[in-house]
Amino acid sequence: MTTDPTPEPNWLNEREQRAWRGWIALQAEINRRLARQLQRETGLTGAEYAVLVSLSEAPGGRMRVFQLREAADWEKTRLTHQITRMVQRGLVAREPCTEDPRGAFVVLTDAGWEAITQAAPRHVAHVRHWFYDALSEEQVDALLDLSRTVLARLPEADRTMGEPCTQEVGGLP
Amino acid sequence: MTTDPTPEPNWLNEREQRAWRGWIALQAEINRRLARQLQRETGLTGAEYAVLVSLSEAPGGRMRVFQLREAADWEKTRLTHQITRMVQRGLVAREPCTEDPRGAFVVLTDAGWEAITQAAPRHVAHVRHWFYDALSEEQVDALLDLSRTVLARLPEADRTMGEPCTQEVGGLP
DNA sequence: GCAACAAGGGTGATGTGTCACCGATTCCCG
DNA sequence: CGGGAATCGGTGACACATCACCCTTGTTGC
Repeated sequence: MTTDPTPEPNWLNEREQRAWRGWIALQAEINRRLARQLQRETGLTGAEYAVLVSLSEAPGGRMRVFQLREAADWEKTRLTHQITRMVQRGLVAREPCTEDPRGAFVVLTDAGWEAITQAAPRHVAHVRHWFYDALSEEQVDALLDLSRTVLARLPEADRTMGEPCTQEVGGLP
Repeated sequence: MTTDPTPEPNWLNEREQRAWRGWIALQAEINRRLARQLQRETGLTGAEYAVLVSLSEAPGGRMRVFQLREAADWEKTRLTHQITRMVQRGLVAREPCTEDPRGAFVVLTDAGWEAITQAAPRHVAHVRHWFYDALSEEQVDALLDLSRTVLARLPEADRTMGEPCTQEVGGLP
């Protein structure tokens, strides 16, 4: 089955296991709470909020679709679908791009501005309340450091993997 | 509009802002990669993997639904739907509970065992590769500390909020 | 005894995210 | 010039998550 000399999985040790599961649990819990609060208090979903934030930071509340895509680091299709739904809800509008016929703009509507200006302070308050109020300055620094470290190393990780990983572990159909 | 003396939002400062967005980006990136890798190499989704892990840690690969619910900290409905899909895919089976007529068991099938034993080592390898290989021991400790701190403080945060928050920020319909 | 309620589990509708794929335009290069 | 590739955006199908709601079985209060 395996041609590799070390078929035994390189499991996480106790501490790594706990840290990993803790992180998973933390994400789930915080994201769930924030999403629910947002939905209940402002009627916005997390995805809508993210798009509105990016748009509201652009001049005129107006961006090309691909700019929005880069700003939020979303996949193309996801953003397209999201915009479609938000157009239906009246939060944003699509506008054709005269310079590039294949391009398109997304613009905040009045309702969109209203929604984001109402939602943002509440959302930030909850982030504080559930997250930052529990953390010391050192912990916040550690978090920032940690996020940057992992994100910065991803490109290198992609290079060192590429093919070898698929070989190393063996083949499923 | 606001009856509160401090209507101006208590924004995050520069450092908090960066830490928060870094954390969001980190989650998105790592989760996306792991989900994609899992899907491509083993055909499993992240949700399926989580359920299979919990079940595989139970004696006989067999749990009551509510136990699974507590183990994974999922909502009832979510788990029900997930089990339904996994039954259709043949990864688990439902079994009636003789002791409690309203209860039900979920059991790993052979295909379920096969899937999780194939998937787990690969998944762990990727967690190492993308996440732990980038981090020092101190950073892992900081992560564990941080997760525990925030999670432990949530109950208290719920108490200190309750009503006041809705009043403090004002009302949207 | 029986009405009210909690616990265990499930259903249908709707919004969300990903994959595979399509269509149009622009760029590049021979 | 002409054709292939990349860019920009979109569609349809399917898996996922949440909400509101339902049924059944115990339990508790009167």
